[in-house]
Amino acid sequence: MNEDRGKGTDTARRRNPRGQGDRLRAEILAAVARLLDQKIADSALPVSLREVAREVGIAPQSMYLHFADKDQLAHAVAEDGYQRVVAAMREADSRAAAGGADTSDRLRAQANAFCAFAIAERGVMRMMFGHDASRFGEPGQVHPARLLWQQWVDAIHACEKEGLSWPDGSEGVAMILWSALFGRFALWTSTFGHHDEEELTSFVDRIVGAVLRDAHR
Amino acid sequence: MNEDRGKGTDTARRRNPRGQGDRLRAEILAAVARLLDQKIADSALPVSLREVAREVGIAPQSMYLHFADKDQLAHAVAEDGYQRVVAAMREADSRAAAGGADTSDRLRAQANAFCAFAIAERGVMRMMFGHDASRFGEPGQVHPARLLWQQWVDAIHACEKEGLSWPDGSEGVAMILWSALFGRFALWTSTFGHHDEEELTSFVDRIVGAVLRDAHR
DNA sequence: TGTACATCAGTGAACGCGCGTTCACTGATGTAC
DNA sequence: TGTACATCAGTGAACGCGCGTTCACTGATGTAC
Repeated sequence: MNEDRGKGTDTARRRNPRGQGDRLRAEILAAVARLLDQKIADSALPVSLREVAREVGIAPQSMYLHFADKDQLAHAVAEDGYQRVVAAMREADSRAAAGGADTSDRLRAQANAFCAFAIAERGVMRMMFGHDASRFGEPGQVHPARLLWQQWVDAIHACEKEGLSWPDGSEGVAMILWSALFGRFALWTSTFGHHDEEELTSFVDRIVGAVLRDAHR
Repeated sequence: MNEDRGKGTDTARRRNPRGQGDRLRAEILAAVARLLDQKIADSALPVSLREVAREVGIAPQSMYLHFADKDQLAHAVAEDGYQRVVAAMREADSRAAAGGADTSDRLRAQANAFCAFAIAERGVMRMMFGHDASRFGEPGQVHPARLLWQQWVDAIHACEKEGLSWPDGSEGVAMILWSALFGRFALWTSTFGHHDEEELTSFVDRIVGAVLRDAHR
């Protein structure tokens, strides 16, 4: 008996009639889709602890000196990523401010910093947004992704203080900006494999331009 | 001897001095980041063949009747997804056109169809954009992601034929639209776990509105 | 200044498991004569 | 109309492997006296 069989939704699978063998192909694709829907909340760290240990040059057990299990490692990678991207954006903002930039240039500077981080840290970036962030919501502490969200909203608020205003409201436009930047990054890493950095950075200029055009004084 | 050790970049790792044990934690996080950068082009089907077989109710080996290996299964899932989302957008477009809608309403209908597909097929959607699409470029056949891209560009072109025009050009605005929609979907599935569908669909209205506002006659 | 001891960073060896894949096989069904 | 045969959908049994994790241990280093 093959113990792997028969746990699916069908209780007594009937073999397909002759010439209809291709039906199984469609059934398989549908099953994958169902499973992928369930898997969305998973840890999803696509490297093994042992690979990481090999890369660092330590024994696999030494991972447990710092992370209780694989899940916590994934969590830590994502959390670290959020903190670093927010720090990069803040630094870009401060530097632009120190150079006498106005708020829209400071917004642009932060968007560019986000983009630069995304290019430099593609892998971590994917983890950050591929990871089930709902588990970040431990009582008392701030969800790291919220920090990033707040950073965008603050940047828009700063523009509003200088007299700009948007039809969709500040949170609406912050979400458009964030979504477009992250979406472009995701499409850039996956869909078109040539990884031309110029393409990403020029997109940043266009989207920030479009967002600013959408504001009125 | 532990065979898992010592394959990393460091050739002779020295144990950290006393009280500096936390350094290893940072080293581990950096190693994960490096590995994730390399892993980006991977098959990345986060379910096993055996899981799929169980779900379908067949023996694991029966997978090989339809897919040469796990990679080809992942490829087929993504390809099937691209074809279905494009079909859904085309159908929405035709239906809107049959109802007498103008091109901007037809654009909106297609954006909504994309969004509805993304909600209904979250898992496949992730596969589609998480999958290394560069391998789709087999000689002679059209890359499925290109079909989707063409669909967006065509929708914008149709608007231009009715007199609209955009500062960023038709491809520029198509990319903004596609990126924003996909980015919002990705953020929706991962970052904020409550999965409120209303939030996604209202975003579609806002982004299409913003894009149309950006056009002039 | 010397030494016994506690601490701490990290390893050795092993576990049970699910995985992807291979090869030989089965048995129902349509087809040729 | 009956039967031998080829085809085809799918299984049985097994393989070697890397994985996550556990437990007992080591040996260098800082500290108390």
